[in-house]
Amino acid sequence: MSERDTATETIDLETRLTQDHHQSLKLWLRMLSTTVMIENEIRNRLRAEFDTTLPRFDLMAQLERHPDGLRMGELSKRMMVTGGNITGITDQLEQEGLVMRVSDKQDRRAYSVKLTAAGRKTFKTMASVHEAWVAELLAGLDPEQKNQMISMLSSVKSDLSAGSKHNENE
Amino acid sequence: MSERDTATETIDLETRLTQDHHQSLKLWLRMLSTTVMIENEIRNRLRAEFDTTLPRFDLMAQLERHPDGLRMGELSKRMMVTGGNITGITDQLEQEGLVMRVSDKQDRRAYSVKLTAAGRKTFKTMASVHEAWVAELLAGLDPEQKNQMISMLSSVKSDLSAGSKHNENE
DNA sequence: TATTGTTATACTCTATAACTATA
DNA sequence: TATAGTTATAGAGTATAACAATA
Repeated sequence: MSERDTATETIDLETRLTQDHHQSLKLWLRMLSTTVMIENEIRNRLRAEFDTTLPRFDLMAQLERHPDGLRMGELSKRMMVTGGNITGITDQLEQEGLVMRVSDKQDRRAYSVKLTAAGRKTFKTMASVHEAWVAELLAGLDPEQKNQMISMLSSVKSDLSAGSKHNENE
Repeated sequence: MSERDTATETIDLETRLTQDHHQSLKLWLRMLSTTVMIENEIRNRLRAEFDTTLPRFDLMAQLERHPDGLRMGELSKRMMVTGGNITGITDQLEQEGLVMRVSDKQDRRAYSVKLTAAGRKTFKTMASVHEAWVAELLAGLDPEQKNQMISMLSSVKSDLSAGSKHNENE
């Protein structure tokens, strides 16, 4: 153990807590501002290039990953928004012929939402351009750094999900 | 150079680009969902504990860092929103006695917005609780990882600012 | 003329709660 | 009764553009 480590362990708990708090705050502010900047950029480009919005794009992306369709409730969970919003976005996309509601044969209250052929085609175009934008905006990191960030963000996320269970006790 | 490196260099450019695109997309989706989850949590807690909102908290945080006050235009830049919004938030906070508009002696069109004594006191309470929340939500990372993320996010951000200059050519 | 801040307005995204129709 | 989805509504949070006062 080096002298420096010994010195580090000498500082009292309160000081270490304060330092950790400051560091966490700094990280959070940087996460937030970076994400907002990228999000705004992508939002503007989606509007300008494809006349669409982030939630609409997101819903189609969910469906593309699930060719058998997703029920409204599943979309709601995955997109982290309440049901009414899913109805609204689905209505728009259905009107434009990009998605369709297919009634569930087992449960007549439920639908599966699927991409139409036109929706798949439209989404494919948008997705490849979108992916290139994201790669461009994250070009400041090399592949190794990206892997590191992906895994670090995972531990933050899993912590958050664990935390929400904790709230049930309140 | 190891065999593995040689193999890596053997794959063609297109494949490597595709891999990078996928990885970037994965990272971006994780950044976005993690940030949204934390943001929602903080938003809810600010509402529940202090009956305030994120933009209001953010404006006060900006002022706390600048005791001499900030002009409306500076707040607008720092908070990445347009001027009209700053007017609205400032109006609310001024009405509650938390901030004040001080007219600029050099330029009679302009104000400096400052925290009042009450605003400083209120903010101090909120900020320390807020900081503890953030530390709690980011507890999944150790200090070394936090430092890494902070520096990686810096390179992303500086890249983004450079990119916006590029847009002037369009 | 250009700039600082304000006003008025509208749009996107969201949550909530009451509702319908099934289960 | 409970659940799947819809409807209606309200409220953040935002941008845009026309405006007044001043530079």
